Amino acid sequence: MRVSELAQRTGASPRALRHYDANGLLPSQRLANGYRDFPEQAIERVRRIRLLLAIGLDLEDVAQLLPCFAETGELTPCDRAQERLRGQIADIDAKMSALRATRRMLAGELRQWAGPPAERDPARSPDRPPAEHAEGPREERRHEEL
Amino acid sequence: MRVSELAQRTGASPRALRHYDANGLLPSQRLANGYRDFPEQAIERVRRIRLLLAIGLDLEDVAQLLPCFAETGELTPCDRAQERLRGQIADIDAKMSALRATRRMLAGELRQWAGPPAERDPARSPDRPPAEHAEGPREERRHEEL
DNA sequence: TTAAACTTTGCCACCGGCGTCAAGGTCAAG
DNA sequence: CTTGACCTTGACGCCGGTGGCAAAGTTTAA
Repeated sequence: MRVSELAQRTGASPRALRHYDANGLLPSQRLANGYRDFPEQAIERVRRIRLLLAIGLDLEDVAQLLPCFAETGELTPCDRAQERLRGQIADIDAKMSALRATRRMLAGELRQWAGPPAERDPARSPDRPPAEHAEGPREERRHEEL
Repeated sequence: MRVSELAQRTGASPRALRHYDANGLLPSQRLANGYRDFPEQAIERVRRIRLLLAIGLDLEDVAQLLPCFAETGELTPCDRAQERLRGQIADIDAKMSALRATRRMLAGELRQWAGPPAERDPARSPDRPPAEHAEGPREERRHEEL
């Protein structure tokens, strides 16, 4: 299939896909006319790429990680990849706990400062976990289903 | 105290501190000669700033959030701040679950590909969670939704 | 006095993923 | 043929925190 199809089937922009390709993350053939020709495989692959990116890895990291996901019998760089992944996991865990701490502090402060019970949506109290707010006159930037 | 002292007492670079100051995050007096003069308070404040930044907020968000942390009786912009914070929390939660998924996949693949037991440190197997070196974040099983 | 160590402000560089032209090739439909 | 959708490569822009450099003033040590 060609870029735009892959694009709409994955949710990534054609630009992004070419970018992945350019960085060797996305194997593609070329048709006689020079157009990229992606295999069905690519869909799965793009999903993986985006997942890894969403985690906070950069393209280079992703490139290292991908061969660990089978389908080719690569046996090489998974070593370093694991370490990177492990590092990312640790980072995120750290962020999480920092976040929790912050949320606690904030919630505590807000309770003091609270004063009059706002006429706000009562389902959203500062000391209750996320519950996924779906609002926004803001930008359309929604994160995918991951 | 002056920048460089605050810098080495907080771990931030003088450059960064001036940046925070320039953006109104870090209140400072000026000495007769024009040098910045930070109060002891600043140390705590910088810690907070960096914590928020580490979470993934930007300076503007941090600026909104800081007055919610007491010490001044500010009563204003915590509203939007809360929303931002909530959004960040959601993002991080998403990353976390993505991370967990990835770890699972990676671990699974590696089991297949494993072959000969590498002569690596046997304490670190790819399918066991981080285990955290020092005072690491808890392995909390709480919000698994999303 | 003079050099060294600090300070100030201001501006430019960088990173990285991708948006966004721009200039041009390909191809099916009218 | 022409139009228009789709493709190609290449280049520039952006964001935002920070590094780095420059020019200039201050303070301190020798």
